Amino acid sequence: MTGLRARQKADKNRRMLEAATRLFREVGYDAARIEDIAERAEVSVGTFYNYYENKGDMLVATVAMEVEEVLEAGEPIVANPPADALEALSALINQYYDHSLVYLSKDMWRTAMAISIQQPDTPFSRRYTELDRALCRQVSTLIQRLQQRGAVMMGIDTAAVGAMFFNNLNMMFTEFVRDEAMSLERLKDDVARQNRPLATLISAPQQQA
Amino acid sequence: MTGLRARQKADKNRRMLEAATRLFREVGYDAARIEDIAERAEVSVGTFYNYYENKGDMLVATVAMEVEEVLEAGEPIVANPPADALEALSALINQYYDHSLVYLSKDMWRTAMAISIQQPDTPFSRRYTELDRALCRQVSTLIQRLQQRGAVMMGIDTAAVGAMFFNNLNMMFTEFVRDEAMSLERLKDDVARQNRPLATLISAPQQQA
DNA sequence: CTTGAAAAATGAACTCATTCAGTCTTTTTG
DNA sequence: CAAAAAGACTGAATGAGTTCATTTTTCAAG
Repeated sequence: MTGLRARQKADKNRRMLEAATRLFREVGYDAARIEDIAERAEVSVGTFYNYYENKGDMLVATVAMEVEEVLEAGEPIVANPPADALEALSALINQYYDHSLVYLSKDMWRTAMAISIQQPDTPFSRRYTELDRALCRQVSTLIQRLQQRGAVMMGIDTAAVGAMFFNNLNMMFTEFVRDEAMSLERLKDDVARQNRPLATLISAPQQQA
Repeated sequence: MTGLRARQKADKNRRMLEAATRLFREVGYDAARIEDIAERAEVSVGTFYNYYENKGDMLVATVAMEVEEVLEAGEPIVANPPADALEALSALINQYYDHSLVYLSKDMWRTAMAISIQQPDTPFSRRYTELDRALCRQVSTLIQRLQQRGAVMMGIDTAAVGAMFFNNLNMMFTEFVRDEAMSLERLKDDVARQNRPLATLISAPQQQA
């Protein structure tokens, strides 16, 4: 009972997403023209705009797919984290960072971030924001899990601490994509260093074996 | 001995900056057309582009002026902070936040942030980044000052902790300007809550009077 | 199987930001 | 002071994103 119309619509959307993702990666965001995307997807320019509010929306849509993967990849770590708080955090965060450049270039990230700030009210920007929230919750959940396991002191506000770790890692990632020359290793090291004080302070005094 | 040319140049620049700032505030960034800015400043469109690389540069220039003021306003607080760490931090941060909307609208902030992310290599974006660094240093300096005064434990990495507080306040400010409905009070409260754990943990055990 | 209405698709036209080849002004040189 | 060189200014032309009136396709009712 999926009408012809619905099927065609889904197919066109898929074609456009694929065409855009490829073009963005091949020639960069700016150089990818709507006309080209439309042509590759075998639709008209107007149709593109029936599906996406503007060019940026399309990019944010591709980024959202990526973030969803990152989120999923983090779950096993949260479910079964290393015993040490700083190690657990680093494992999760480095996982995020390693995943981030698999499908997207720094250029694409920059543009997507810029759009999500400048036009926060388009549907895809909302989705992006929602995914950020989910990542933040994932970090908080990790802290909570560590607390339950006795690796983090009781009485710590896990949501507050999680938000702080997340905002830090997010801001540092922004700095990373802003600087074309900065390496992933440098990013990880810097963040680990920044995390150490808080991670250490919230750690429960370890019991001797 | 300021040649005629140099004087005219400075005057034109001043006129353009003023025209742009006004227009941005009156009609918003997007609706302010280069043609209109040029007209108000009594220059041609081409001249505008002799002074600024693009429209965004002009906005970032106005924002930079604002941030410089914020930085200056923070100095007295760093020089003579409240005794309690969380209070001192809140004083500085709330000062930042209160100042932020005096000259600039949320819309202008959004656009400026977006530009500084997307085109990090224009001269004005560099200036913006530099100012962010200066703010981060100011927060670190505050922590250091508190440490010298015995309000913060010795052995704490003040640069790391300062960076973490700063990245958090900056990210939260981003969230704030993204959400047209969010109030300054809400922002301050949220950030204060997030800061509490770390601020408390780094505080030196207070001596009884 | 018609037919009318609703949904989608279309692409030419429009809006701006940005460019650049030509012109004008200021400064320097002789 | 004249003339040439350097520095600024100009605005019409360019090009890419976006809009929208029109056309085409799909769907459901009779």
